[in-house]
Parts: sequence; C-alpha cells; structure tokens
Amino acid sequence: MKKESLVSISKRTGYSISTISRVLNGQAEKYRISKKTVELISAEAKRCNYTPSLLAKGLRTRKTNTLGLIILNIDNPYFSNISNIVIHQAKEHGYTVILADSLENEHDEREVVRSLLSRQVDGIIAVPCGQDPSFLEEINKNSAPVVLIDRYYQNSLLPYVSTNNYQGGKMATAYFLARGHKKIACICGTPYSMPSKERVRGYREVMKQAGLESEIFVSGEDFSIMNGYLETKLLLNSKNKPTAIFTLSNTILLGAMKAINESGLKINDDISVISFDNNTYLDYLNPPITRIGQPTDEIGTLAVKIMLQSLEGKRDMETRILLPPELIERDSVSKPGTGTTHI
Amino acid sequence: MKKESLVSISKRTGYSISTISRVLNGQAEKYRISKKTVELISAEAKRCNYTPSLLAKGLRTRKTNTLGLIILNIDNPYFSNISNIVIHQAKEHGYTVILADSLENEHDEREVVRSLLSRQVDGIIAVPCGQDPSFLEEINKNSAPVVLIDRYYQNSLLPYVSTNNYQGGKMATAYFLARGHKKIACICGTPYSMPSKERVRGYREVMKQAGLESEIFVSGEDFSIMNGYLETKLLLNSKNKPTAIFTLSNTILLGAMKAINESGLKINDDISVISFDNNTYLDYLNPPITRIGQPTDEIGTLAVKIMLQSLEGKRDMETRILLPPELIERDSVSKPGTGTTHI
DNA sequence: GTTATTAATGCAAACGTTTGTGCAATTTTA
DNA sequence: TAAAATTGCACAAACGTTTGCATTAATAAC
Repeated sequence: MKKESLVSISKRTGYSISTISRVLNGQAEKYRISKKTVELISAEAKRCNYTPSLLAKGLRTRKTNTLGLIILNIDNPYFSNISNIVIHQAKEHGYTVILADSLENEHDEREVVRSLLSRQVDGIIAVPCGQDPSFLEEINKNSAPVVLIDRYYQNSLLPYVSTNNYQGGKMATAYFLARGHKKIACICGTPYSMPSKERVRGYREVMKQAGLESEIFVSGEDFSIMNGYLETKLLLNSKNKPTAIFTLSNTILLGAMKAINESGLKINDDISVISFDNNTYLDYLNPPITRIGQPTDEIGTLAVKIMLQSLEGKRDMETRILLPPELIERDSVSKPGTGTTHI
Repeated sequence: MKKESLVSISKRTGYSISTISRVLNGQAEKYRISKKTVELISAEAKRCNYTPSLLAKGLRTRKTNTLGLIILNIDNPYFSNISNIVIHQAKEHGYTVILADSLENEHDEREVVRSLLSRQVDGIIAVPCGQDPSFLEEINKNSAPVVLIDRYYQNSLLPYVSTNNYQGGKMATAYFLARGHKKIACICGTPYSMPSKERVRGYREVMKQAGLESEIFVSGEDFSIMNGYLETKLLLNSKNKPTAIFTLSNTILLGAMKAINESGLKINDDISVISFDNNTYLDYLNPPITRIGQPTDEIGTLAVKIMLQSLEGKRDMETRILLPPELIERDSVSKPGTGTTHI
C-alpha cells in the first residue's frame, strides 16, 4: 500500500494539487471551488484513507502543532500526573506533545531542548532544573515560547504556573502548631528550587511568628526517597528529636516512612508527619497521610492555556500564576494531648 | 535570530549545500571532502549553533527516528513505569518517542495511531486495548512495524513482550495455599485482556490441582480502583467470605484496601491479600503488600530492542516473548495458624 | 604532450505540503 | 456586442534536507 498524498489524489481525480489541498483544508469556499469538486475530492480522500504528512506540512508552514514537555522525572507520580493533564489538554486543542525528562540536570535539559527544537515544536512547557533562567529565556526569545511549571525564577519574566508553595508551607506548619507540636523539623528537596525555598520560607515564617525560632530545623538536599530516608534517620537519632516532620514531597515522605518504620515508631502516635503533594496511594498508607495537595489539574490546564495564547500572539493574559494549595487532612498528625512524645 | 540551515551555512562559507550536508553527516570521507573544508564547515556549524531540521530530514529520508508509544493510561504507575523505560531506551538508540494513551478504548486507539502515522513515526510500541488484532496487524503490514507490550493476541503474529501471567497467577495462588488458605477469591481486570485471562487461568489451574475447584471465585470487570473497591465490598459481605483475595493489579488492590479498611478488617490478620504489579509505595502500605512483580525494565528494554531490530530489517529475533514474574514476599498474607478467619 | 586517474566539489531533483498569483471560461453589465 | 466581472481552477515557488550524477582541476601514466 503506497502512502497516499496530495499527488496521488491529484492524479486519480484529475484536479491539481493545490485544489486538493484547499478542499481538504476547508479553504474551498475562499477559493471558490465548486461544490461538485469539493464532494468529489472529499469522497476520494476518505476512500483512500488519506492522512496528510505533518512533516511536509510543518516544513512548509513552520507550524507543527506539537508541544515539548520537559519534566524532571517521568517516574515521579507528581510529574506523571501533570504530564497526563498537559497531554490531554494539548490534545484537546489539536496539539501533540513530546514528553522528555531532564533527570534534573542541566546538561540533559539543554540536550532535550535542542532535540525538541530540531523537531520544530511550537512551544515548550518545562519544569526547569537549573538556577539560571538565561538559557530558557534565550530559547523563549529566539526559538519557541516557553512556559514553566512547578519551578520558576524570581529574576525572570518567563511565564509560569505553580503552586503557592509559601502558603503551603505555612498551612502545614500552622496545622502542626494547632495540634500542639513545637519541635517541628522540615526535610526539604533541592534547596535552590523555588518550591523548596518557598515551602521552607512559609515554615520558617510561621515558626518565627509562634516564637519558635529556636526550634527551626531544616535539612535535605533533593526530592529523592533516599534523601527522605537519610534525613529522617538523622532526625530520629538526634538528641533533640522532633515530634513532627514536614516532608516537602511524596518521595521524601516515602523515605521518611521507611526510616520511621525501622525505628519501630508509629506515625501519629509516636511521630507526626505532613507531606507535600497529593497522591491517591497516600490514603492507603498506614496511617493515611495528611498533606498539602497541589492543584495539578489546574496547573497543567493553565500551562497549556498560556502556551496556546502565546502561540496565538495574544499576550494580555496574566502569565505568572500561583495557585492555592489545599490541606488534605488525614491521620498522620497526633491530636493535642494524644501523642506521647511531645507533651 | 534567523534559524540556521544548510543554506545559510552554505552562503556564509561559500561551499555548496551538498558539501555541507555531507560533512555534517560524517560522509566527508566517502565523498573525499578535503580535511580543510571539513574543519571549516564543522567550525562554522558549531559556531552558529546549527541544528538540522528533522522535519526536512524526515521528509526526504522517510525516517524520523521517532517511535510512537501507546499505553492505556498514563496515570497508572505501571504504565508510567514502562513508559519511562521505553523512552530512555529509545533515547539511548537515538530515537525520540511520542507518548499517547488510548484510554482503553478502540476509537481513541485508532485515532492515536493515525495521528502517530501522520507524524511518520518509524514504529509503534503499543499496549493494545481491543480484542481484535486486525487493525494493528494492518498497520504493521502496511505502515509501520508494531510491537505489543503487556497485552497481546493469541491468534496473531504481531510481536509482543509481556509477563508470563499464567505463571504469576499460579505463583500467587500456590503461595496462598501453602499458607493454609482455601477460600481464595480473585478480582480480575478487563476480562478479555490477555493478562487478566492468563492470571485467572493460573489461579484456576492451581485451585483445581489442589482439589479446590468448588472454591474458585472470579469476578471483576476492569483494572480500575473502583472495580477493586466494589468487588471487595461484595466479597466481604457475601455469605461465603473468602480468607484471601488475589487482586490482579495495583489499582484493584487500592480499591480492595479501601473496602477492607471500611469493614474494619485488618489485612493479614483478618484477610490476606496478594496483588499483581510491583510499585515502590506497596512497601509503605500497611502492611506491606506481597505481590507478583512484573519485570517492567526488561519488558520495556526488549520491546525497544525488538522494534529496532525490526527497523533494521533483521527478523531473526524471537519476537513473542514472555518473561517470568517474581514473587515479592511482604506481609499481607497470614501465616498458617496465625490468621483468625480461615482456620 | 596527450590521455587516463583521482580528488574535491557542485547541480538539481525529490520528499509532500501551502499559497500568491495567473489565466481561461463563463456570466454579467452597459 | 464589447467590456467588465466573476467563477473555477492550475502553476510554480518555497520549506530544508539527501543523494545520484556531473563537473572541474590537479596529478599520474605513457
């Protein structure tokens, strides 16, 4: 089965390539193609199951209807979650997305961007991994519009949509305080990343306001399970053991739980935990984990929307967006007077 | 910044487009381009940060170095796991993958295939969702090679790589039996899908051999959390309550756990559970869940390998592959004489 | 001092589209 | 009935590559 093309249809119907093209693109009226011709060509196209070559189309029009999506790590449910939304939203608007991950290193990020650009993606939605926005800014200026999600830069005008992580940090800390905790430790992720910085800032702020400045304790190096595990190990073995731990991601939480289990402690009874990120399985853990959920649906949807607006040349939209997080109350924090450790 | 092309480099260096092309494709020697020229052109290409247009390249060579990957649902960790492997393996060999999901319905599957083909993917790796292989067979024959993963067809020659689900079903059931269980129920997923069918077949086989034919109980309609929840509800409220439940996927498991929790029962003590699929978080559930793990790494890697072989015209590889599953023993099955219900 | 070799490069077609412009035939206008 | 307007379509260039073949200049062979 030879692949069908405008040429092959042209030969079979006797009409010129341009006429076929215009009919199949709904430009028939504009070019006054007769009704009879339109029907004839449409019928033939359907009969032979014609599919336009998006390569040729893209080459000619400089538009591929393709978006690049760069995340840190496909395996992380938070990102696969967002990817899912972005892919479907894009599809909804006629776009296909190419998904790639940077493995959270700048070298791969650059390589991936180049690869996407050589495929002429119309735009790039990315969770950036470095501390320096200039590379992506240049891409945004010269090659293809860039929209950031999750992570973003303060000193850059790149559009982004993320969670109000500061608020999230405050919510978690306040919740601990309301339940009588004072010794609250925070295990953070990649320290220079905006989400980590902002969550920590919220935590510090609330601690300070409560007069617990001396109890502030932040550690951690990245958003890995291992990091959560190691830091928790250290915390549990320190002289000044906390009664509550604020883990800044679902991955850190898993590591923390492992360390806690190994110590024979029970979450809630012996030590309280709040995590960031909302995942279905968190409700099935023992106990179900109280957490600060991010509005991933809205983040993905808005990112695509901003991208599309940008592609259509509209620039009147607010393009630096922080969405409110949500406290999802479960059972991993002891109630006042209930816990054993912190009274 | 005007996009660089062979033409722009040609103009600047004075060499013809073909010479540039050959140099940049490493064909210099073959065409006896002088060393000086090669260096000059290479330097200029690097200087201006030239990236070839893969659209033009693909159009001309009919090769895009792109693979399509179709899965049922991006959000399911089992699939995002496999996707991760496939994407990285493909990248390893110079291929980019376009990820799409069929939402487990044939209409979307067809649409997605068409979309991929119009992008001229070199091949398609897919978890098929229907019962009829003919559509994908036709694609495989006429348009692009197809390799199936996870699900496959008995009456088709399409290459596939999957888990030996039959063996997995037997392993789980035998494990239950060895621990003294007799009333073992099985909650299956999409009943006509090969994984579900084979796992159930293994379950039935072992039950029969143990003389427990009368205790065989299989229900379930799909691989959703809801299905797991509802079926477990029914099981727990039936007159002939099972002492053990074999859930055929991680999603079904989550649903089942919810139902079990709601009944106030405890896994292991009151009811035993084995699930299919291996996920990190299963170790953090209460209790950690004993499960039949699939070799997702190998599945993804082999699928890509088979695809590449097929693209290179080699056909001498075994292309219908079942890999052995692995029993991952945790703590969700009561030990003989320990459980309360089944003695 | 011709002629055959070889080295180094250029020409032009083709891949499958889109789109500005051109042009013949038909119809309308005056 | 001639000019003008409209209808219905075709031509051809362009997008950025790859690649078979042609071409030129230099060197070697005789």
